[in-house]
Amino acid sequence: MVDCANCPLRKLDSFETLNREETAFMRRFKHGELKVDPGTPLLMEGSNSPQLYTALRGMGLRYKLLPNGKRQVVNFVLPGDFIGLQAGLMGEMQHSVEATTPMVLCVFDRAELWTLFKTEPERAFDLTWLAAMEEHFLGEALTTVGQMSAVQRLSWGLLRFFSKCHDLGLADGSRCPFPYRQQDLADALGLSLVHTNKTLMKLRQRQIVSLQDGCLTVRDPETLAKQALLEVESPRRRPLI
Amino acid sequence: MVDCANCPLRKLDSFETLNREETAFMRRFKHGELKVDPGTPLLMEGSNSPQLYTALRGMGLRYKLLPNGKRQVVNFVLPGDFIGLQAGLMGEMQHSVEATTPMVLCVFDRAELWTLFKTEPERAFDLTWLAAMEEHFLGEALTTVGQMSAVQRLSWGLLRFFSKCHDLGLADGSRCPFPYRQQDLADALGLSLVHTNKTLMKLRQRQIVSLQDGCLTVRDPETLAKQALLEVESPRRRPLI
DNA sequence: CCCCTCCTGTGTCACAGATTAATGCGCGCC
DNA sequence: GGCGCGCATTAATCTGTGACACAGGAGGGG
Repeated sequence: MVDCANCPLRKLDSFETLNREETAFMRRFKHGELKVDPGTPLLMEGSNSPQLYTALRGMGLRYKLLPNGKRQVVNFVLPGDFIGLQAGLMGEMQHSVEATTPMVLCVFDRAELWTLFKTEPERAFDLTWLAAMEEHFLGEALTTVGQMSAVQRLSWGLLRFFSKCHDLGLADGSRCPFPYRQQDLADALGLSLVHTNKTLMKLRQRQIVSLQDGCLTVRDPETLAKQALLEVESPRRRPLI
Repeated sequence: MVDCANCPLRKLDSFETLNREETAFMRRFKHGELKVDPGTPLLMEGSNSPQLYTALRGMGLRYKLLPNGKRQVVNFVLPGDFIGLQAGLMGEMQHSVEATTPMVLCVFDRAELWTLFKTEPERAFDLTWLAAMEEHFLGEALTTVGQMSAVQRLSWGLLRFFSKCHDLGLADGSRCPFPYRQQDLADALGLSLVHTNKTLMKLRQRQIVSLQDGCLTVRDPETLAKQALLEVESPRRRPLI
C-alpha cells in the first residue's frame, strides 16, 4: 500500500499493519479506543497530554488555532495516520484534531513510547519513518503555500489527498471520498474561502476535477499534476521593448 | 540547552551530545566527515541517497527548488541539526542543503540507521524526538506562511532563529550571528525580496530588531513576540458610516 | 408550511504584496 | 584606476488575493 520501495533498509510491509485495522501491536500497547463524532474538536495540549493516537477509521483534520481566530489546517487525517507526537512543544498555538466523519482512534499511552523503543525496535523504526514522511509532507506543503498561486495550491492539495486515498485503497477509480468543506481546504492552503471557491470553479469548468456530494473525482490527472508543480502557461508577460 | 522539560519520558540530557561536539556515539556510527564551503549546494536525492548528516559546526539552509525556478527555504540549519531523513520520498522537488558559513557535517551511513534502532534505543528515541520537533516547527512555519502578514512572518522568523541560537548557546545577550541574505529570509517566509526588505526597514525603524554585518540583534523582544503571534494593532478599517 | 442556519456561488472593490527597474555601495580583479 | 559583480535599498506600477455583501440551495426542526 504505502510505497516503501525507497526505504533502503528493509521492506516495510509492517506499514500495512498501521493502516486501518487494529493489529496485535496496537492491541498490546493501546490504552483505549476513542470514537469521535464530527464537529467535536479533540484538543492536544502539547506533549503534556499523555496520549498519542492512531486513526483507525474515518477522516478528520489536524489544525492549529491562532490567537486572532484564524486557523491553519496542517494535514488531513486518514486511517493509519499517527497523531500526537508533533503536538506543541512550546504551547503557543492550540493544536487540535477534528473529525469530519465519525472516527475511531486507537489511543496509546505516551509513557509506553519508551517501552516500545526498548522492546520493539521494528515498530519504533516504523514510527520514525512515519514521522519522516510527515516531515516531508509538511516541507512540501510549506513550499506550496509559500511559493504557489491559488490554482497550483488547489491542484496540489487535491492531488495529494487523492493519492493518499488511493494508496490506502480508499479510492474507487478516479473517485475518492472528500468529507471536507471548502473552508477546510482554504485553511489548509492559506487562501480565503471565497477565493478557494472561485478557483475551484475554474478547475471544475476546465473539467480537471469535480467535487460534490462529499466525493472528489479527478477527471484530468495529467493537467492536475502539471499544475501542481508548475504554472501550465508561463504567466510571464513579455517585455514591452 | 535544548528544552526537554516537556518530554514526559526522561530527561533528555543526551540531547546535548547531539549539539556541536562530536560524541562517542557519532564516532561509532559515522561514516565520514564533510566540510562544506558557502555557496556549494549539497544535493540530497531523496532516500536513495545513502547518507544522513548532522551539522557539527557552521550554519546553512535547507531548501527545495521548484521547476519554475522558485525556492522555498524549509529551515535554517544550525549545529546539532539532523538532516536527510526528511529528504524527498517522491522525488518531485529537489531537496538541498547549502552552507552560508563554512560548515562541518558528520556523515552517517543510512544503512546503519537500522542497527542504531536495534542496539541503541536511547539514541533512536532521540532521533524520533528530533523528527517530532522538526515536524512541530514545520507546522508552525506552515501556519505562519499561510495565515500571517509580512510583519508577522518576519517577526516570527527572526524570533525563532534567535531562540534557536540562544538555546544552542550561540547568542551573546540579545545578539546572534545571522549569516543569511535577505533573499534567504524572503524565500523562507514566502515573501518577495523587495517586500522583505521594506518590512525589515519597518522593524528596524521601530527599533525592534537590527540586522547588519551578519548579526541579528533583538532590541525589543516583547514587541517582537507579540507581533509574531498577533497583529499588534488591529488593522480592521472602521466602516465608512 | 415557515423560519433558521450552514454552506456554496458570484459580483464589486480595496489593498498587501509581486514585479520591474534604477541606484548606491562594497569588494575583488585585471 | 576602471570594471564587473553581488547585495541592499528605494520608487513606481500592476495584480492576485482578500474583504464584504448578497443570493440561492439544502437541510432540520417545530
